[in-house]
Amino acid sequence: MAELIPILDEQAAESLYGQLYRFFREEILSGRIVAGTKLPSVRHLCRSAGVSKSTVETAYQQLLAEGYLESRARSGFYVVEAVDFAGWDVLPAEGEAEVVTPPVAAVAPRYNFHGSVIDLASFPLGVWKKCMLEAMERYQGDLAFYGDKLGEYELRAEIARYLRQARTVQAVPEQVVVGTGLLQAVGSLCLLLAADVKKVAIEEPGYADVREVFEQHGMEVVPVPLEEDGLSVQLLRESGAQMVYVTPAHQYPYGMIMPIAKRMQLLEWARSTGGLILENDYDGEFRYKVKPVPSLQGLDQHGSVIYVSNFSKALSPAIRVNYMVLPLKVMERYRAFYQQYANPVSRIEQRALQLFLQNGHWERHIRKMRKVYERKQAALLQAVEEEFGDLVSVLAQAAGLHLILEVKAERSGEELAAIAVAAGVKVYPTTRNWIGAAKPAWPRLLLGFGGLSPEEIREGIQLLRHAWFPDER
Amino acid sequence: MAELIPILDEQAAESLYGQLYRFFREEILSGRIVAGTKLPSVRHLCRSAGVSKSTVETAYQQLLAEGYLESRARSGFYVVEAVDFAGWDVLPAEGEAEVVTPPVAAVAPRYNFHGSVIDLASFPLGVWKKCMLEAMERYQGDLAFYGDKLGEYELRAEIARYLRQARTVQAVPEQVVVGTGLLQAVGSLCLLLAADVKKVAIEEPGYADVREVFEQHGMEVVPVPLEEDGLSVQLLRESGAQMVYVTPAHQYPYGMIMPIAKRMQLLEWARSTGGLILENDYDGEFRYKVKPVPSLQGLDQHGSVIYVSNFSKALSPAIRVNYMVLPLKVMERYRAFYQQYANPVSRIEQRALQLFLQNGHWERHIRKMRKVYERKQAALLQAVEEEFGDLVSVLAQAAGLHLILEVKAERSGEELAAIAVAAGVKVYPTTRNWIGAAKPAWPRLLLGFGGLSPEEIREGIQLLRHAWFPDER
DNA sequence: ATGGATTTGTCCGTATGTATG
DNA sequence: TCATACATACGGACAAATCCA
Repeated sequence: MAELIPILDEQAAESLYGQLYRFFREEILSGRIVAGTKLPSVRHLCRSAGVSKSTVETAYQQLLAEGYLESRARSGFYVVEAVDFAGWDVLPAEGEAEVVTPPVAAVAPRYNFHGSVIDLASFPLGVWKKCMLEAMERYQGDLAFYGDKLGEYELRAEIARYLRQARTVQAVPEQVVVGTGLLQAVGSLCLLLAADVKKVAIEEPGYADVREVFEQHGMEVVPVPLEEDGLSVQLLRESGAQMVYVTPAHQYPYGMIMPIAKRMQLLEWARSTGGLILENDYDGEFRYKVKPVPSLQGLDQHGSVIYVSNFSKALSPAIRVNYMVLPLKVMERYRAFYQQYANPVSRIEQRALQLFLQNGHWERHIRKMRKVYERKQAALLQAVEEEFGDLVSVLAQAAGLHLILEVKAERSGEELAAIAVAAGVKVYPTTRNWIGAAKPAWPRLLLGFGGLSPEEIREGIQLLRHAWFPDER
Repeated sequence: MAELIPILDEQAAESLYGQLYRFFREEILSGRIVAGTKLPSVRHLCRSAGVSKSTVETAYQQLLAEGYLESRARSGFYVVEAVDFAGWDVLPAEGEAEVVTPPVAAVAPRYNFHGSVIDLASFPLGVWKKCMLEAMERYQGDLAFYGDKLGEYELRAEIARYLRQARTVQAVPEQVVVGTGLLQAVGSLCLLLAADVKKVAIEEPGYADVREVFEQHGMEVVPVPLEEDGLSVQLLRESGAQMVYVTPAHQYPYGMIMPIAKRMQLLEWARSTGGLILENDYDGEFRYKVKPVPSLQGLDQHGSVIYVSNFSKALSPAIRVNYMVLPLKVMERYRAFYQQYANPVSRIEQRALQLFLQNGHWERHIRKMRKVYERKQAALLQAVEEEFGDLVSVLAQAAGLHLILEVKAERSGEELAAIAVAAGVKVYPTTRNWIGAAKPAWPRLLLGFGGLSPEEIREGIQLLRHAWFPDER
């Protein structure tokens, strides 16, 4: 064996054994030391390199652990034979490369009428902090292990209680499943029901994101046109779908509330065909003027309705908690199927939410937010009326955190949105919520008002009017 | 209605009304009391059960509040008609019996050697609280809206930095995806890659939960037997799989480290077949004696390795954060495919974790935990040696939070586990991690030591020895 | 072939400067 | 601030493998 003395730098930041380890690893990987070679003995090397025995030993042990060397007891360390190392580039140097440069934020529009932004000023930060702290204190034992796969029982009990009382949902804690989002929940149902549900009906227009989830899971998606009062049950019948996705509380995007008669027809469809109804209680909490309508699930007598909802609008979209209420037959399958998955929601956050509900903050908060959003909606309605008058008509006023503006202009929704952006206002075309071509005579745009103050709303609408109808007035 | 008199135990720890509540709840959920049944009147029941009126009343009120009963004024309490309770299992579905649903406390084994429990006493609760509070303060603006779909950028940057430095992973923040768990990540990859990956190879024995996820997504799963140093690349080649799932840092469950030669063979397989490698860096942080070994992904030069790991062992399984590092070609597909999904992890918790990493707590914590678990492992090894001597041999010592005990007994792993449970000790057979029949000559059981103190470990092992080998000594 | 000298990996107690809490 | 713990480095003790007279 020729000379093979690594040059070590006592001054270097890297430890001596680290330098030694790296030297030999690179010699081996580059093929300069061929397989089968006996490395210098510990004692020999420590003398020639001028370091202690254990320094060499530590380096050799590491190479041994990683499989570069094998040790023959009291004989020596040998480079493993198993593979030809020649030609492998040396590993990238460890350590720091670049500084963290957060990606350049796109120029945020001054007035963003997004439908999912909430009113931050009303978020009960203090209370939420308290709940989090108490959760960490009271339930610190939870941190050691996975929790209930369906969600912490006490949280599910609180959700069930709330749903029974406020949303007329029939629910016991055992039916409730807690998850991280509506789309995730729909995805999990797709996988669960894939064997039985090949064809799923959705509202046309409807929630495009949900449609994509169905499609990604290989389901055939049938658009069922909306009538005045929700989707056409007649056409649903003809579709041959095994499941239908509906938003009876507040149709997305058009905002109609499904009347009781149509709800009964829908349930009758389910009963007679054995079909499943996936009820998204979208914006159910925020209903203005009109009386609450019982949830579809609450009217159901045959366990055909899967009820889904979330805390994104009423609490925060950043908190990532949704819930499902499953009928018995689906629940049994769900439990068996998702047996191996830990619940995806942080246990502490579940506990915080549980405390938030248990202490009555939730109901208080909902009541408060109803007022807040009612005022914002009023501001938006008034601004729209004042600025646009007959140039637009307004849909989806009964509930929710957005309106639909039907604009009497010879332009597409996309064009109008682009014009708006140029003026610093972001509004949202609804065309992607159609599977077929959008049919309304005039373009319709979605304007969410949750994240803007009444003043911002008024200013935004003024800008919008000047951008869209510069000549009027 | 026939006699229905619960037997109450005045001496029990549980309150009388609690026992009553639980009794009826279980009767209803199990279907032994059918929907619509009138329960015995308060007065009647309090006489027959020998308790006071208010005890019964409290129990009924609780059941009422939770939706099991409805009260008809001046008539009585009835089991609700709406939900068909028949067939609801009171106990959680098969699987983790140690997950306690509060109303029905399962008998927790005194010494639970579960592989995923962490050392709670070492959890940095104070620091974590501080991070959470600061996150809520500093990033309260995040609460108004959804975050980055891949995870908050600064968190991904911190994860990338850590992985580069400590795990020799080649990672920039743009490749990192944050999620709620390893299985969820694998599931999302299945959906994403379904078109290209029909057949996936896994280690035999391997991680059964992961196998089930693959199967649920319709992939054909090919078990590839383990050799001394990890799965057989020869047989992998012959399998025709388009993807392989491996745990090179610490094979689950047997604990071997994949040596460099086999890593290169594996990468060569990927290069020559265009296959993908899914590297789960399982327990990579907890290596005893030598430093952690570099990742497989770090050796890859062709973007064939998907790297996945999580914070469950090293921080807490209750916190639900995992991460993936995707090769660029996969990353592009991922972004396009999951475009509509909000990131499932709570933004505040992401921020807290980000601060935890940024302030160096993470590296500190890892170093600390390595010591803690090293001590526990030593205690377990010593106890096993003292109690069992040659009656067992020990595998998987190099790393991780568990050992494998090969028990020289003419019984199956399941039998041994059952005997252990009867003695108050829970250990885990490994047979379900095999697809084919388990081949080892002797039964092998998994003993996790993360959640037990050295004393508990010793006591548990003593009990185990007496239960398994009562005649020896 | 052999026995003793030497070399070798392995184990272990210790010293020291640095980082940690 | 200070005590402690830790990573790193050092060298002695031991026993097995190897070498060689």
